[in-house]
Amino acid sequence: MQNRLTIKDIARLSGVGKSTVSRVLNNESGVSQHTRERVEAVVNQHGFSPSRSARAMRGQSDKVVAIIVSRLDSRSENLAVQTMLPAFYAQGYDPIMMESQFSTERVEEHLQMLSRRNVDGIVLFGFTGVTQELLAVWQSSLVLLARDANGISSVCYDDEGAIRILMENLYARGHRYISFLGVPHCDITTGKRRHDAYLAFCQQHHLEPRSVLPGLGMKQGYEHVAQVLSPNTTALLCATDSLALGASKYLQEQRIDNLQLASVGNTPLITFLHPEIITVDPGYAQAGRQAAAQLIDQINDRASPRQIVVPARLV
Amino acid sequence: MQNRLTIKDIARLSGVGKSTVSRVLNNESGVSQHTRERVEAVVNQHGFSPSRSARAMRGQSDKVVAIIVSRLDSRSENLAVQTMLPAFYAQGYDPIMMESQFSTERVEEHLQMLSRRNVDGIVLFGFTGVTQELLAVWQSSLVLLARDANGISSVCYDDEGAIRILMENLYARGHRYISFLGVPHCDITTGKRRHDAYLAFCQQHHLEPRSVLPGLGMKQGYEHVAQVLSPNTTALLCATDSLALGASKYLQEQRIDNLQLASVGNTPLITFLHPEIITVDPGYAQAGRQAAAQLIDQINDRASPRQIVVPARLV
DNA sequence: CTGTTAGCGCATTCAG
DNA sequence: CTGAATGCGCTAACAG
Repeated sequence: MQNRLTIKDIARLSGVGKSTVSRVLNNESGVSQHTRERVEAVVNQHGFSPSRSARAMRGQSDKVVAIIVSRLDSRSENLAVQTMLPAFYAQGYDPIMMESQFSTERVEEHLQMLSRRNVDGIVLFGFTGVTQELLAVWQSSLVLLARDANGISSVCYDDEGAIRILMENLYARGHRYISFLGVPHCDITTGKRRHDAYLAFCQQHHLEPRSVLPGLGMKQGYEHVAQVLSPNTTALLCATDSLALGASKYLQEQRIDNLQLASVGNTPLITFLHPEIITVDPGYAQAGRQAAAQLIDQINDRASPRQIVVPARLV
Repeated sequence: MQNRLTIKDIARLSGVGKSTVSRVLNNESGVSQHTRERVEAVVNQHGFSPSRSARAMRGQSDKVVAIIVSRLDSRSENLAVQTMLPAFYAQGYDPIMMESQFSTERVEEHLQMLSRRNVDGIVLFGFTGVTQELLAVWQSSLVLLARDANGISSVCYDDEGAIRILMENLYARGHRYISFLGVPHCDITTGKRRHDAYLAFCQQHHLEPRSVLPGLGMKQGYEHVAQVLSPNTTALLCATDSLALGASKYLQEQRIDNLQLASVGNTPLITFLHPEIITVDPGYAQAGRQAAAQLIDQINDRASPRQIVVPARLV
């Protein structure tokens, strides 16, 4: 990259002082309409844009945020990141990506590196093991996704709501023997909350609950569905799309095709493979948007940490 | 973020001049062992790290690269990015992410933004429509993935090799009626090259080719497999995992289970759903590593643009 | 070998 | 309303 123009050049070219150019660039008041227009003309004409680094050094903020996903190939996180990126770019923030791979040590390493790098903020996709003391330092410049923690911002999915919607739907369709395939309770959100919501609905409607909580992989779904199937089971509710995928493989192999599937996830894959499945969209896209917005607000001191829950929606 | 230490503080704390600290930080020669150690001690003790922005301003390089994926939820690209990230971080580069969504206009926008931001380099996942004139300006600081273009660096997959390996394998297993499900030729690599390799093998072994090239989505696979199935077909070769996924859905619905499936992709999903499938790993992981390495070498003028092909491997 | 000096491009006083 | 001067943290060129 060759010699870029500087604010000084623009000043010379438009016959004003450097500071005037600076004022125009930052939309500051105190510049006559006439001068402003002339400077803007020169700026546009040369496609000038001020040096990030110089600005950062002066300011404090390098306008860089980090997004720490658990895994790059997580469908749900992809959907959230997809809406997050444009939101950050629109505000002039460069998002750098990191992968935690569900390891708290990795998160710690990344956080440390980010603190050195002086990033403005962080969006962290939470998982079991990510505790608030780990994040305490970042409190004011971090948004946790899919998990909540005391004192720090978070954007969570409405686990109870998602399950309730699905159960109501299944119930309305006449199903009375609905089994549940879920995730262990050590996973608070996807595990405990969704399972509890299932149990609550069953109790409220005098249904006999029947559930197993093997984990969140396809494989677990495949290997453990059998345990919740009884002769009178008519519907199967899965806590995640991955579980549903695994379960569906088993069902197909066993030629069981009279079971109504339902799951929370709404990822494109499951919808393609099973158009007849009933799914709830936890609101990944909205969560991404909100997380970005909240983080930016916090960075600019326009908001304090707060817990956000995005609504689930039947599709 | 509170007041961070500066190089000046470290200088004062260790009783030397600023430039000496700078020399130590940059591992420059011309510093006595004794002084170096003392400075390093102070640096470590305070966990000091120099300001990126200040460095960038002085040096030109902000040590930032961009990764432009086509879609965040592309399995293959995920696998490549997964190895790329650590490679960049290891060399002190911050990778910022962008999504092209297969739109050349988006690529153009992003490229323009990146030129303003003065990034050091770019990894771009290519697709049909990405031409060399678009990239010409970046020539020396761009690595194209999965596609090649004149004069610019690229890391490609061995499309011919991948197909040949699979065909040889199928042939060796006794299959003589092998159908092909592929992608239109307007997609040079995944489309034309793979199809041509299939045709070449057929001709060479006097097999009757039978193929259809609907596209690269699951849906296309699902809707068009039927066209290549004849009573004597014993094997089906798919140009991508997505196609295989779509095809397999159709096969399952039609209760056709005497067909040997093969595909190039090796994504975890297909292997889970169809353990019996024969797949070739195009080398996504290695491609990511290589792309990062090549880009870094180019940035540091340790390499000129070159075309790399990663080998395919039967799994 | 080491300290001093002078900018890099910008935002921010401070005078006009 | 506007321009000149100052310094952010760092590296490079220059003296000791």
